[in-house]
Amino acid sequence: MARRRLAVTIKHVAADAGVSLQTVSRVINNEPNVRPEMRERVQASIDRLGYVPSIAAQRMSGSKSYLILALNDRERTIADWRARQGTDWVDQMLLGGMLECAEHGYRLIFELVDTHEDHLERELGAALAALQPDGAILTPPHSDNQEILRILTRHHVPYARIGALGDEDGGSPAGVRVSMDDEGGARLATRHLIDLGHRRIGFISGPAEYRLAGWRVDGWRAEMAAAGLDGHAWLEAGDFSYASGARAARALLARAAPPSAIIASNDQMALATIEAARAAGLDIPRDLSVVSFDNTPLVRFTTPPLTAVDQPIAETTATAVRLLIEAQREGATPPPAALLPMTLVTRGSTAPPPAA
Amino acid sequence: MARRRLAVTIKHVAADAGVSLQTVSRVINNEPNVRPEMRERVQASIDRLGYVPSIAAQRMSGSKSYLILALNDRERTIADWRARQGTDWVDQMLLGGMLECAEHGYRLIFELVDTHEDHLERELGAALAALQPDGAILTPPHSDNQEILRILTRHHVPYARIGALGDEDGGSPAGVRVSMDDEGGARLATRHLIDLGHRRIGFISGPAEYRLAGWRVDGWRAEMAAAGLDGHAWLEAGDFSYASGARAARALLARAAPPSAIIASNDQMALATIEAARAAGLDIPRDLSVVSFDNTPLVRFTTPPLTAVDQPIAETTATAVRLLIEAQREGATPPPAALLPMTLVTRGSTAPPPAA
DNA sequence: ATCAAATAGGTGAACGTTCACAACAAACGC
DNA sequence: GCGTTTGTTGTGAACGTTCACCTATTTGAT
Repeated sequence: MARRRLAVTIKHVAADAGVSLQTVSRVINNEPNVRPEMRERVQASIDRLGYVPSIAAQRMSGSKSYLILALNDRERTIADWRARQGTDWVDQMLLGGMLECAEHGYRLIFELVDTHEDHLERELGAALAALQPDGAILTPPHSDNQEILRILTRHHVPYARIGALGDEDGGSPAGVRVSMDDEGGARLATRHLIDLGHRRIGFISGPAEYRLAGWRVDGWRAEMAAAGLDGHAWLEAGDFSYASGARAARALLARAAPPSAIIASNDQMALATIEAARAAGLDIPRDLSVVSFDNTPLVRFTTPPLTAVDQPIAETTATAVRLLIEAQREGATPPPAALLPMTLVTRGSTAPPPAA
Repeated sequence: MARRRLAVTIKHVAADAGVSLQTVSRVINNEPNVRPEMRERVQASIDRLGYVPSIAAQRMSGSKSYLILALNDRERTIADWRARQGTDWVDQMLLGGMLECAEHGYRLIFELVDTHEDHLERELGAALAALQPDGAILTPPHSDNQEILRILTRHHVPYARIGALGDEDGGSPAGVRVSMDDEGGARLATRHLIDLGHRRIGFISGPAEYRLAGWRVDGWRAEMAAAGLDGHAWLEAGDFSYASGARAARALLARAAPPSAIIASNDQMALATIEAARAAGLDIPRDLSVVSFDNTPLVRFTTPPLTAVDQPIAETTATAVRLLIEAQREGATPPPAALLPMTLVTRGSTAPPPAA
C-alpha cells in the first residue's frame, strides 16, 4: 500500500539551494537570466540530491515530452517476426534512432500500429494523445500513408519519413525526409563487377510494389549503359523470397549466354543464387560472381561470404531523429531531406570472370 | 508560436456528458459505483469526442504510468549491432514484450543502460525518475547485477529478471523470474539424435562465464547418461564464436573415434561445424548429423537447413511482462517464476548415422 | 542626473488527472 | 420507523513542472 513516491522534486532542490522553483526550472532548461554563481549553486544541489525532472510533469505544463515515436506496421512486423525471417531491420532502426535520441536527451519509443483504415485512427490517435511525442518517424512501406500523415498533422506532431517519395506532396506539410540511395548502391555493385572485368552481369529484381526495387534496377541499368553494356538482357524478376531467387537464378544460368556475375536485390535471393549455381556445378566465385543487397548477418556466414551492398538502416533513423530535433529548434525553415549513401562490402563471392 | 494543445481533455467529456470529472475518471478506470446508464452516457461522449487520457497527467496524480522498461546493456548491444552479429535477440525480446504489453494497455520501452559502476547510478536513476515506469525487465547477462537491483528497489520499481539465478537471493526482494530451459533443450537435441541411432554424440560448449552454456552441457550429459552413453569423451570447448566452433569441430572430427553427430551450443558454431565437416569431405547429414542451438534466421538458409533447438526468446519477455503486471494486481504474493520449455525444430541436418 | 531598457529573480495560476473525503439517496436490518 | 450500511455522485486539493506576469536591481544612453 505504500504508494508514496519519495522522489526528489524541484521543490526539494529549491529549498536546498535557497531559491525559488522558477530559478531551478531556469537552470534545468538552460534558460538565460540566471547569475553564473546562482546557476552553479543550484546545479550543485541538483547533483547532490540526484534530482531528475519528471517527464510527466514537464509534459503537463506544456513543454516537450522528449519522446519520439517510431511507427511501424504491426502486421508486417509480427509476420516477419513469427516467421523469424530476419527482422534485422528492427534492430538496426531501433538502435540507430535510440542512440541518436540519447545524444540529445530524447527517448525513442517503438510503436506498432495497425494500419487498417478503421483501427488506425483510433490506435494512432490514442498513442499520440497518451504519449504526446515531440515527433514521429514513419518507416517503409508506410512512409507515404496519407491517413497517418493526416492524423499526425491533426495532432501537431512533426514527422520524418524514411524512404518516402518527395513528389506527391500535394501542399500538405512535407516533413523531414530521409532516404537510402538504392540506385547509387546498385551502381556501386555493378561498377565493382565491371571493374573486375565482367561484361555479362545479371540482375534479379525485387517486387514491383517496392519502389526501392525499381531504383535498384535503375542503378544497375545506368551503370551498365555508362559502360556500354546491355542493361536489359540479363534481368529476371524476383519477389525477395528465397524461392523466387532460386527460380530467377536458374533461368539466368540456363541462358545461351549466361551471365558471369549476378546481382541479387536482397540477401535471401543471393543465397538462393549461390545454391542454384552450386547445384549447376559452378564454383563461386571462380565460375560466377555474386553480389547481394542488404548485408544482413546472413551473408557473413555463407561459403564463400558474400560481397554485399550495405544498407545504412541504422543511420536512417539516426538521421531522421537528428533532423527532426534540429528542424524543431531552427523553426519552420523548409523541412530538410537527406539521401544516405550505401557502401559496398567486398567479401569472397566476387572475382574476375573465368578466362572464357 | 501556436503552442496550444487542442487536445480533448476529461473536462470536455465531463461537460459533454453533463457529469463531474470524477465520474468520467471512474468510467475510464473501470471503477465500480457508477450506474450502468451513466457509464454508457459517459462512454458515448468519450467515443464521440475521441478522448484518450493523457499518460503524463495520469502519472502526475499518482496512478500508474503504464510503462515497462526493458533494460539492456548498452555496450554489448552496440557492439553486437555495429558488428551486425545477429542481434536477433533484440527483435525477439522487444516484440514479444511489446505485444504482451499492448494486450494489457501497457507500453514497453527499450532502454540501453551503461553498466559501468559510476554511470549506472546516474543514468538508470535518471531514466527511472523521468519515466517512472511500473516495472522493469532485466535481460542477460545482467539479470543478477546487484547494483541494478538495488537502484530499482530504491525507486520502488518492481522487476522481472530473465535467465537469472534464483539461489543467490540474499534476502533481497527476488522479483519475478523467467528462464529458458537450456538443460531441457539440450536433452531434446540429444534425445533426437539417440532416437535416430547415434551413439557417439559430440558437444561443442559455450564460454564458461555464461551459465546457460553450462546448463546446455548438463542436459547433453544427463541424456547421454540416461541412455548409457559416454557424456564426457566427446566434449570440446568453444566460446560461441565462429572461429572457436571451427576449431572444436576439427578437433572432434580428427579423433580416433569421431562422433557421428555434433551438437553445437549456438548457431554460429554449428555453421562452422558444417564447414569444417565439408572441408573434411563429409556430407551433411549422410556422414555427420549437426544440431544447433538458438535457431536464429541464419540456420534456415544453410544447406542443408539446420535442425535446431529453438529458444523462446520472445515468450521470455512476454511472460515477464505478464507476470509483472499480474503480480502487481494480485498484491504481494511470493513473486512468481516461470521456466519456458525449448522446442526442437527438425530440418535437414540430422539423419541416422552411417551404417558403419 | 534621468529615464528607458535589459537583467535577475519571484509569485500565482495553469496543465489533466486522481485521491481523499463529503454529501446524499437508496436499501437493509430490526 | 430509526439507525446503519451500501451505492452513487460531486468537491477541493494535490501531483511536479512551466508560463505569464510582476518586482527589483543594474546597465546604458542621453
